[in-house]
Amino acid sequence: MASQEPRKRMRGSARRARITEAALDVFAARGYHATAMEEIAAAAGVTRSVLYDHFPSKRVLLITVLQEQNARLVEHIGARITGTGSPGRRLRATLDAYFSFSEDWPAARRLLFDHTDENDPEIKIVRWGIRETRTRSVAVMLGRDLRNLGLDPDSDTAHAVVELLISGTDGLAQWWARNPSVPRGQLVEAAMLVLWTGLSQTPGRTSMS
Amino acid sequence: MASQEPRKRMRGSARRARITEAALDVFAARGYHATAMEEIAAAAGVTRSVLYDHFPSKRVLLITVLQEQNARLVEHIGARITGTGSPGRRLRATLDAYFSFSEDWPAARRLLFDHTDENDPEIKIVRWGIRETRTRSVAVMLGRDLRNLGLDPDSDTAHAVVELLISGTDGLAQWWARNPSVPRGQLVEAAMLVLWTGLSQTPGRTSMS
DNA sequence: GCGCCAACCGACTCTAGTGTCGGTTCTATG
DNA sequence: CATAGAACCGACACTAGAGTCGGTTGGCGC
Repeated sequence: MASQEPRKRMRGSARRARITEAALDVFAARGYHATAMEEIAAAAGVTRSVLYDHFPSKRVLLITVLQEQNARLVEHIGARITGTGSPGRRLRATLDAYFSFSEDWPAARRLLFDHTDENDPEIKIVRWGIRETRTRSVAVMLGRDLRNLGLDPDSDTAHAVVELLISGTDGLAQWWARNPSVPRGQLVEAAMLVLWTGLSQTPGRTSMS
Repeated sequence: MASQEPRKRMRGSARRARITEAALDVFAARGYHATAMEEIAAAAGVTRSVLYDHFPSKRVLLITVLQEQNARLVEHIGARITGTGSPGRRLRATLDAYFSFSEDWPAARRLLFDHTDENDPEIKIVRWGIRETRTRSVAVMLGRDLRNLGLDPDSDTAHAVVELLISGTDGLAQWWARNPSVPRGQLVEAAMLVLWTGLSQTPGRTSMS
């Protein structure tokens, strides 16, 4: 039970990877302020000062992780969305992709969406940029549908719609994390039901052209 | 410019009220961990140790504020929702009530919905309770509409729908705080458009029976 | 007017946590 | 084999902040 890991010395890049991995977990679990570098270090199998050999500060470490995980999210979604297909199919595929992401990388989802407790201006800028591009992507995806509803995709109303859609979807993912027994497909159906079909419809009238 | 406030001594209850008011602002702005009691004290026009004459700890202070503001939210919404009216009208009224709340008490909205960085078990329980009752209320309100969609209001799918609706709405309120120039009515329309009408509809087919 | 209660304060302790520094050991390379 | 550079560590300085305590003073009841 003793030395299951002989505590070998690692190459810099490998250690860095381990550290960001550990940092992701701890930041996601505790939030920025409540996270102690000590805890990250322990989770990475290393002493606290080693963190400072690889990252200049806690702030920069968080920013690094943030960008890493956002890249992962973008890639994950992008990999399973084809630009083609009917609007309904595209939305469904995107929802499914997002839920699949939050299933595979729950900590990443938490880190990217849940916490807002950092008060650092530099971190704020990074978060702002991430959100901005995310919103834009979704707006582009929905462009045709919004126009179909008589909305200029650049209008405030359209932005509001996009925002509602994104945060609603993530809220659902959050709920899923607390109720993991529900299968993913059912989540997608629920989301489609309200976002696509609308609550006003009666069962027979769902349209998906 | 000197003594605009003669620094009078206040009655206990009045001071308590000032403190929770100040605490609301600071907690909402900075989050739990980043908030220093010093800052709350300053905002309340008093020294830090006075806070401890009125509240045993930072944790209890937050919990107090949380419950106070949740009561305010419930009251605010309840006051402008009549149980009657068509389903669409009820949903619209609720959305309007919530946006009006987040317009009047932006700090309360932030405190109740935005932050999750507290890691304290006691606080978690309080937050959990608040969310639970909130979800239940909305589920009750939507009961008829959910059934109309062929959903058992106690099913997972129904819960998911409610969750999506709540967090989507709050996400919209959050967006509104960053884009305050948009009039409230437009927000309501946007929310109704996606939640009630559904994105699949073409302009002519919006139903509101 | 007088005394008592409670509002208020300043100064203190103690802890947790960030960032620094100098030294040590592993390992890749010539 | 030698050496340089990099990974790693322990110990330190320093700060911020929570909670405590004893004392002081304003104001309300008698």
